[in-house]
Amino acid sequence: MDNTGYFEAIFEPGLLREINEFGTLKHFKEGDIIMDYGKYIHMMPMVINGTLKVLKKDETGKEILLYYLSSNESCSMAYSCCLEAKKSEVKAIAEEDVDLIAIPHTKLDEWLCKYPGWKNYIMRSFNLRFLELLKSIESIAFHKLDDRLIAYLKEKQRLSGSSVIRASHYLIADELATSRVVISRLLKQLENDGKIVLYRNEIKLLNDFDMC
Amino acid sequence: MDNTGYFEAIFEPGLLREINEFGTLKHFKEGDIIMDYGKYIHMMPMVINGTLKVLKKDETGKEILLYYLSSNESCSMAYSCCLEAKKSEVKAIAEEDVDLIAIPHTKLDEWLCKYPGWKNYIMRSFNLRFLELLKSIESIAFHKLDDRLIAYLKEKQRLSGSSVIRASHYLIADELATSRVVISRLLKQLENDGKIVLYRNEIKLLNDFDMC
DNA sequence: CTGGGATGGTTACAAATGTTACAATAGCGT
DNA sequence: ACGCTATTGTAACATTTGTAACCATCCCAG
Repeated sequence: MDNTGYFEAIFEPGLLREINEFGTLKHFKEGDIIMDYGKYIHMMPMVINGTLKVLKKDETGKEILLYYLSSNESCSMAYSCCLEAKKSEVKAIAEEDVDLIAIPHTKLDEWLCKYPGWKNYIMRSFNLRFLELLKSIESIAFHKLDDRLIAYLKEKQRLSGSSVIRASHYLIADELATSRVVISRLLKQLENDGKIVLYRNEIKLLNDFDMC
Repeated sequence: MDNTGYFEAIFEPGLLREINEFGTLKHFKEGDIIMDYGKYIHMMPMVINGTLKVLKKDETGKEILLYYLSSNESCSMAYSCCLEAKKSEVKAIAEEDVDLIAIPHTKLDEWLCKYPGWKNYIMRSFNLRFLELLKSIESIAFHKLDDRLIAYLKEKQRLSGSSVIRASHYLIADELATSRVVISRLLKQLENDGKIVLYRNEIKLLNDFDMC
């Protein structure tokens, strides 16, 4: 492990040792499925490097993006699930290449009392996940698609650090739970307004885009 | 306290004693605001009797119903918030008269390690809250208003145990984050289909309604 | 009993989103 | 080069939802 600076700052030495001993370092390539619907959850992921996205689908298979997880974050939904050996309600996919440490469920519980640093980390994670879900609900319930699309592009820009978004209209439509034609239409509108430029599988955000 | 049977079954005697000692029994009348946006949270509610609803609003003040909390449930969003002295992102209103025990934030943390029964209760609560939020997202993202309205009425029926829903069209519109005219329209459609009967401030669900 | 607010019915219309269909083109593997 | 598939553009249309306006009725407070 190399990028554990953040964790070293907030975790006790003993906890770091145990994470090294009992955690499993895993690597996923872009597009890999890290967790799937209906699978049993027996570990909690702590993201070291990269970004993964968490999705939810309805009965018909239509999916919607819930939120992203990136460096130093972890999915506390997995936590509360695997304490009760539940099946997953969500799917997680590597947005970019991802390194994560998988913590076995037996240790989750044990460390909670043993290491205050762990407890704080977990509680902060719960809180962050709730806030993300609330943000997601706010976006879906109160904002029109054009606003949601703009927010989506900004989030992609933030996560990748680049103003060039690599994604097909089809993928975007999926993650916003709408249809491709609708996204193409809105993107074309943004292009006509001089906010973005469209290429095949690429969207370049112009300076004007920030003002959206 | 009278209706503590559920808690007596899952909590340790010592924990029950401490809840008695440090918890504050509070009563709210229907419509009372239990928690409001932007207020600091310094206690976690455990519902003893009655039902409360949890709402979220957008910038313009429009609100949407997130979920209900009823007997024996507690709001773990409050938990994770008050450990970090955060302001509330949500509002809670008594749907019916509510008795709850307010646990001060200092004890939340302490009991977590001291009483496994408490830890399990809290973790199950986290999990339930996540599932409720996911259900909420699924409903908003994937279902049309008519389906959401039907689900809303069924939930009200389940919670009140009665097939007569007391609510104005205006209130329903608010909680589903739409307008009164739209709800009136959909309700009238349901009435024409022989699923419900409309009265002033009342909606009677007929037998056929179950088949929706 | 009465005026005014709350509630609900209804219409007409606007805006947003979904759907279907079809064409054009880029890029990929053989 | 060729054919295939994925991607994007676009038009036409349907459906869903939002908005504004107006009226009728109910009910409570004074």
